[in-house]
Amino acid sequence: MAALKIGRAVEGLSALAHESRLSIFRLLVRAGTDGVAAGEIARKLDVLPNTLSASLAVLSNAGLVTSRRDGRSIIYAADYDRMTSLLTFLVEDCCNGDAAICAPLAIVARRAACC
Amino acid sequence: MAALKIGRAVEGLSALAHESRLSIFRLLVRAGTDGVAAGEIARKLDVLPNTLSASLAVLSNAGLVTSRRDGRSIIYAADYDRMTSLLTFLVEDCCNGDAAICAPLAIVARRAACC
DNA sequence: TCTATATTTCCAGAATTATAGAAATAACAG
DNA sequence: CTGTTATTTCTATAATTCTGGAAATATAGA
Repeated sequence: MAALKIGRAVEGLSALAHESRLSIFRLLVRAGTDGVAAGEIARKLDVLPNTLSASLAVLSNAGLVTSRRDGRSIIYAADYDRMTSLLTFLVEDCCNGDAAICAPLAIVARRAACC
Repeated sequence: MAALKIGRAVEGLSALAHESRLSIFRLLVRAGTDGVAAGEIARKLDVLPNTLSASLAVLSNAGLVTSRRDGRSIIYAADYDRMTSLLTFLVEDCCNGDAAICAPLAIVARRAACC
């Protein structure tokens, strides 16, 4: 898990700071490494194909999703490594040594470790 | 830690999706619950007072920071609870049961639990 | 009250981002 | 080659956000 530069972190946050793109990303996070075809995302979230394509391009440029072609479809998947880097960037060196503050953050990991 | 609605999550991500605001937030995350006076933030990050004020207003409206007056100064502090909610929102129901993917997310908590 | 410090509010021009229609490209099946 | 499905690219308008100067507000001290 590579450390992010601030510009790259901003890019990631910007990509997620949009209701439709955030929904897409969360759908992919839930879907796992197998990913989901663009068309299926469009159907599930009810977005126009060109709009979806633009959204996926933003997420992809930010490094948050990967894609591969499978026949006529293009399969998108969340990049968990990048997601972890982004979250880590936000909490890095958190709270200056006060355990009582940081402890609740463990909940994030516990929730994430759904499995 | 209350669960976030997507609109509120987008608001938080938008607030952080800006280099100067992200630097301010991370400064406050490191500083702990005591917080930092606006003037000191301006000095440390070298931003104009009016620009800083606008940035702090955005972070505050997004619920990511709190403020209190102390004499002539206004002290800002990170809202760790909200930060945790936002991180949780991103990883919720992650990866559909595949432990190998989610495990690295524990790093986030470990890094956060700096103390 | 007068002055200095700390911070915010107001404002307008500049820059960036979002949206959707239409056309283009890619892959497959007959 | 033709037609169909899947997705992207192009393009222009609309909407939002950023920036910094100037003025306003709040607090404290003499």
